[in-house]
Amino acid sequence: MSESALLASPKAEGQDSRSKILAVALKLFTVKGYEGASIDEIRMGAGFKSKASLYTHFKSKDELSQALTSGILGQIEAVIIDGNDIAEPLMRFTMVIRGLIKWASLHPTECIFHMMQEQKKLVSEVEGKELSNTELMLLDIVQQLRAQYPVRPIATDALLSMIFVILAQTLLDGAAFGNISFDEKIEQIVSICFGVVFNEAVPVPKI
Amino acid sequence: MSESALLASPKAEGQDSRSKILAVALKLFTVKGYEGASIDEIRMGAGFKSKASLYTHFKSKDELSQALTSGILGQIEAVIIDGNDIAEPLMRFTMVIRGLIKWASLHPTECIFHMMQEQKKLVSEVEGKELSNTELMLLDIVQQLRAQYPVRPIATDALLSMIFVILAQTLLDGAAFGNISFDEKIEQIVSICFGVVFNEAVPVPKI
DNA sequence: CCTACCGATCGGTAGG
DNA sequence: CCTACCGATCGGTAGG
Repeated sequence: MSESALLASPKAEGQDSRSKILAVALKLFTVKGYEGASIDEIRMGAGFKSKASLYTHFKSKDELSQALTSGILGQIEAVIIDGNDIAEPLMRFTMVIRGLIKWASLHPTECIFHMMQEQKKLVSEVEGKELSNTELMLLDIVQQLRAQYPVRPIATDALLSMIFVILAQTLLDGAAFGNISFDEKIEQIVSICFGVVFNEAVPVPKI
Repeated sequence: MSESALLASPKAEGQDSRSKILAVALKLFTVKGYEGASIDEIRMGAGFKSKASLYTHFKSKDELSQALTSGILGQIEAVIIDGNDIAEPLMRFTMVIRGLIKWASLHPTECIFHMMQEQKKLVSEVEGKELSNTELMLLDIVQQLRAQYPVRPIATDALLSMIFVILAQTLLDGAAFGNISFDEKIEQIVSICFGVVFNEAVPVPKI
C-alpha cells in the first residue's frame, strides 16, 4: 500500500476531518481545559501538518468549542424528548434520569465536558439569560413533579445542576463503582438523584 | 488621608504582599482556570509593577497554586478535627458535614477552587496515590458510619467527592437558595448529603 | 490542505 | 521590589 493511501482515505475526507477534529478537541478540552489545550495540539491529534488546515473547518478556537457544545446539547435533547410520551410526572422524570445516566455512560467525555462548561458559566457569573431547549424541557419536567411530589424548596435549576454534577462525578470516579453491576450502578445513581430532588423518601417507580 | 497611606499599609508589608498575591491568585485561578489566569494578571491584581516581584514570594506558577491548595486543605482539616471529640458515628458525621457547609459558606471561592482541582486530578487520571490527612480522616468517618448505618454500596471516596461537589455546586448556584433562610439552607444541604450517602432514609440527628 | 509567517502574550530571569 | 529582557508558544492568517 502506498504512503498516500495511508495518509488519505478515498471518500468523505472532509466530513472525517471535521469529526476527527471535534473528537480530539473534546478530549483535550476536557482533560486540559479550554485554555490549557492549544490549537496546535488539536491539529496534531487530528493528523494535520498545519493549523491552517484546521481553520478551514472552524473559524476560531471558540467556534470549535461551541460546535462541541451544541452537539452535546442535541444529544441530551434527544434523550429528553424520548420521555415526552409519558404523562405521569414521576414516571417521566425517572425515565429521563435513567436515559441521561445511560447517555452519560456511553458518552462520558461529553458529559464531563458539558458539566465543566456549565460550572465555568456559573463561576464567571455570565448570567447567560437565554435558556437552551434542553434546560427549558428539564425545568418543565421537574416543575410538574413539584405539584404532586415532595420536591425540595430549592430553585429547580439548582436541583438540575446538582443532578448533572452528580452524573459527571460518577463518571470521574468510575473505578469506584467497579464492584457492582452496570444495572445496579444505574439504580444507585437514580436513587441518589431522588435523594437530591425530594425532601422525603420517594420510592423509585419500576418500569 | 494621603494616597500612599491608601496604597501601602505601614507594617508587615512582606506578609501582606504574600497574602495579597494568594487572594488574587485564588480568585483568578477559580474564575479563569490555572492556564487561563496569567502570572501577569495576578501581578497586576496584587499591585506590583513587575512579575519579578511576585517571583520573590513564589518560585513558580505551580508553587503558587500548591500554596493555595495546602492552605485550603489546612482549613478543611481544622473543621474535621473539630468533630473528633464526638464518638457516635452518625453524630460525628453530621457535625462534620455541618462544619464543612459553614466553612464553604464563609469561603466559597476556596471551596470551588478545591473542587475544581479535585476534578482536574480525576479527569487527567493522575492517580495521586498519596491521600492527604484530610481525606484519610473523612474516609475513616464514613467507614465507621458504614458499620452501623445503611451507607450505599459505593466506594467511600466516591461518596465523599459527591458531597464536595454538591457543596461547591450550592455555592455556584448561590442565588437559587436566596429565598430560604441561612439555617434552612444548611438543613437542606445536610439533608441532600444524607440522601447521597444513605441507601434508605436516615433522619438527620438534632444537636 | 500546506508553507511560512504575524503580533501578542506566555512563564520566567539577570541584575540591580 | 523594579527595569529590561529571554525563548517559547499562543491564536490566527496570507497566499498558494
